[in-house]
Amino acid sequence: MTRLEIEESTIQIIKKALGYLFEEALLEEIIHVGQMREVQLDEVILNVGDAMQMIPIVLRGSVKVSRENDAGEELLLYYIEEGDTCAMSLQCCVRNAASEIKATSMENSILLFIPAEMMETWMHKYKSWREYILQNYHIRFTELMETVDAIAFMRLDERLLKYLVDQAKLLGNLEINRTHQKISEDLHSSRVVISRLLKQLEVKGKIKLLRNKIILTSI
DNA sequence: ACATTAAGTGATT
DNA sequence: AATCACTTAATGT
Repeated sequence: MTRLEIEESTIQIIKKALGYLFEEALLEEIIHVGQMREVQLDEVILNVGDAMQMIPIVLRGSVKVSRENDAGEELLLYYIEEGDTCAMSLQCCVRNAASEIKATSMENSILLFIPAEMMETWMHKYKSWREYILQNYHIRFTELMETVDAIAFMRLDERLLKYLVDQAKLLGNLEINRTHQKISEDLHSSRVVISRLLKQLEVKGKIKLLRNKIILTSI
């Protein structure tokens, strides 16, 4: 591929993911100023405490956002899908503060980084950008509420099943390639407990267990 | 064949 | 529901 062709495909990817969201002039600016980056499965994109200078937009794939304490223990907050952004980090961006969250890719994905200073400018300049940011705020907030509800009101076995179903929907695959250890980390539980609950779900016929893999019988 | 890592299990708190 | 301590099973070298 020549340089020009690569540039061409970059534009295609951006237009495909964001084209229906923004007007032409804004798209031009996005293409001009955005930095595209490919990330591998399970790559940590952003850590707690990292300086936020860029807003990431997911062009392809999906990203998991989690909270992490000093001991390195995690808790899954929500996912970001194609065309979406992590609105929570926008605040950090504007004030140039440190990140409160950790972001990890769920699959091989393509991200677009927008420099923080464009935020303000575009907020004033483009209605579509304002609406996009506001809408993303709302989506993230709603999902966060759902997570809070799950933690507060659901038993761990229900939460686990929800986790598996959510994951299957997100990745469009009934097979989940994840170890019990990793799942327990996402749900902030312990491996032994998750293994036992998964075993119960298998007995009930909801899932099938293999090494490094869980297969949902239905969604 | 051996080491490593994932998953299963009984007992205890 | 968590933790310990141990076993068993799968996989890589």
